[in-house]
Amino acid sequence: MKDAPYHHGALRDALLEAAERVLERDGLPGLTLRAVAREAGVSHAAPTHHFGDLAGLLSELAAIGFQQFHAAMTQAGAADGSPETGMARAKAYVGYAQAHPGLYGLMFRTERLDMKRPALDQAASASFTELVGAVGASRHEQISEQAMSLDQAAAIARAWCLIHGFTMLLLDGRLSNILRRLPAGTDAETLLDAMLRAPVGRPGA
Amino acid sequence: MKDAPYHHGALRDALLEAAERVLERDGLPGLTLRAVAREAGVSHAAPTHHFGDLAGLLSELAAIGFQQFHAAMTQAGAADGSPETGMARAKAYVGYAQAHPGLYGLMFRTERLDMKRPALDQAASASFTELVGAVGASRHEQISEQAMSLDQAAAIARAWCLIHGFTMLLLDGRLSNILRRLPAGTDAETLLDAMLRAPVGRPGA
DNA sequence: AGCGAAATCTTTACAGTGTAAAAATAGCGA
DNA sequence: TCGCTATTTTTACACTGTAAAGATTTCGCT
Repeated sequence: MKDAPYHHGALRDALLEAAERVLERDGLPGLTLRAVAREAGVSHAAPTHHFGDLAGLLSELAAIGFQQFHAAMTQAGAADGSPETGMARAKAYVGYAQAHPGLYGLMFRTERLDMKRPALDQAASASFTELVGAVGASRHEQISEQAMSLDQAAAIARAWCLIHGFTMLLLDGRLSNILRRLPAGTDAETLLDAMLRAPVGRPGA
Repeated sequence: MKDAPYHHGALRDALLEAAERVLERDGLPGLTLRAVAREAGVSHAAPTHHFGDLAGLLSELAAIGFQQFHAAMTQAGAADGSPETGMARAKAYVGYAQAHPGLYGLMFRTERLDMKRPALDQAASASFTELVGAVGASRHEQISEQAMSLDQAAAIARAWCLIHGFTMLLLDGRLSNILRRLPAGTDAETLLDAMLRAPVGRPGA
């Protein structure tokens, strides 16, 4: 049982786990390179060797976020195109973001990430592919990612923008304006359910 | 003609204008207290007296953003409830965010703002009230902000989440995945148009 | 008009950050 | 065992936000 070896052995993974802990505990503003190093019990410059710079560490962490998110999404039900599954997946989407608000926020904070990092690029693409598949299934057709029609793209954008917008506004506390004025005890999931149930045309038509 | 008086005279406004310039030029990461002071030509501690701290300055700037946004929205057409006006206003929404990406991002970066600041609270509330009015008009009814039905809340959330989600994903560069695979020359506005045209039910149904 | 008080701005200082470079340590193949 | 490389620490620097003290101007009151 080593108590403080010079060579950690698995510092890379340890740093990522430490980063996730710091993010959950102190939020995005507290997620600094030095804080992560402290949490992992190493010197503040140790992460540099494994991740290059801060954007590198954050990007690898965001990649893990996308993988977790992807797993939560597939676990919520295969994309069979049924309305019930669609609703369940939408709730799983928001549910993941509520369970990991810092991580979800990080995944879409482009200016702090390096999207060219293979791990992040791959993980994000995988999630996107899954979204495309789910929307395709609901339309009973297969959507090619290479060349899609404007109609298909619009359907994908509608689904994604609705859920992502809801998630962001919810995490940013901007939906409390609405929730507060609803019958007492109405929670976000109820609002989400109502929002997705009825069809919508032009902005508020 | 004074060339460098000790008392600036109108430093508060000058700092806000400097902050807007810095934000447009260097983006959100470059918008620091000291950078704003440099841009305005004063010492780095001068802003403290007028805004208290960084969150104070950013909040006042975000308030200006909401006012500009509000003005752009009303200028795009009165909320008469017609589909054409609704579409025009949606495009004005995204158009404003594209013209002022840093400012729009700041307006929704809750962790860097102090929402209790009167100016910000008022400006944000005014924009929200306008949204409620627009959605109400499209439904040919008046929505009370005090107590709204779940149906009304869902309609508001649908419109807002769709547009805000689209805007955020667009500014974060996440829609390029879709735009790139569309017929050559398809721009964001075309996708927005298509997205808002057709009705949508459950996520991708 | 003049004088004290308040407002405004600068200077100085401190803890924290990311990053780069050099030094120290450990593991590993020959 | 020796040398090489990977890993980690130490040191240093420029930058940040904030607090406190000093300097300067303006304002209010008599």
